[in-house]
Amino acid sequence: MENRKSDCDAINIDLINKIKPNMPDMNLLYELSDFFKVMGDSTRIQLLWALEESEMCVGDLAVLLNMTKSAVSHQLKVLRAAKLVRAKKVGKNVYYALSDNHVKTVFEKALEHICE
Amino acid sequence: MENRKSDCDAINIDLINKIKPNMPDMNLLYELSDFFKVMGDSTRIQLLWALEESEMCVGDLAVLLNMTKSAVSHQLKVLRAAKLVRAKKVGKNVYYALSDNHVKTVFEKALEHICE
DNA sequence: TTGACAATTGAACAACTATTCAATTATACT
DNA sequence: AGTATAATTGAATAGTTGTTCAATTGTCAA
Repeated sequence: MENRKSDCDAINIDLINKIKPNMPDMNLLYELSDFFKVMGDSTRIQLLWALEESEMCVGDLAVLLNMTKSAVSHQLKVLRAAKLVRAKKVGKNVYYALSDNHVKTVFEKALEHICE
Repeated sequence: MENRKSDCDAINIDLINKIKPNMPDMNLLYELSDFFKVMGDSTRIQLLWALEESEMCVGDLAVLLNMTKSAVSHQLKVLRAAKLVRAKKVGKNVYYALSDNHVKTVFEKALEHICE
């Protein structure tokens, strides 16, 4: 049997047994929470919002958000790892853009909750 | 003038000046990132997913997710502060439920990004 | 009132994260 | 080749966060 951590007995064991098989795979849960973890930082939200307006290079993003290039680059790396943005090198510059339009729709739904 | 942190000059100053006024208020950005921060934890995702199935009391959630009541209660407090769940006391038990259906739609949009 | 149970709380600890700083890579231009 | 600029990287640090543990509150039933 799996290692039991819960420190109490169930009140409604039938309900639990009914719901248990409907719980998603742990891997999916981790993917979901990792996705939200990436979105859960105001700097990265700013970057995504800015890139919704236009693709931009690292230096311009740094000026726009009043941050160092290094800090911006670190966060863009996180966004890239999450496949939220993609990079395109042009000469000395690297232009970043949103990789799909899912970010926008997630923003909209989140704002619906916040602005109710 | 505001304190300047960026360590470089703009490549495309016109673009920046065009985008700058379109950037949202910082307070909204913080609300947005705080919302995602709350969603960015696998335990809380599990709790929300479970409560989408049915309202439940703390002990049953603890059994279902194989956690201590204390850990569950701590996380429910976070979800309650974010107005994502609401609590109802019935005798010795406290029943938690989703406070609106925005969570579900946010999940769906996030899954669209993950499962592409 | 006493005992048992459900839930909450606060403190402590370990794990994680965002920014800074310094150094490095890569490209363009003379 | 040599210099300047754009971007990335790694290490260090300060701040944040999730779980555990122990103690406490609130409710029911005898």
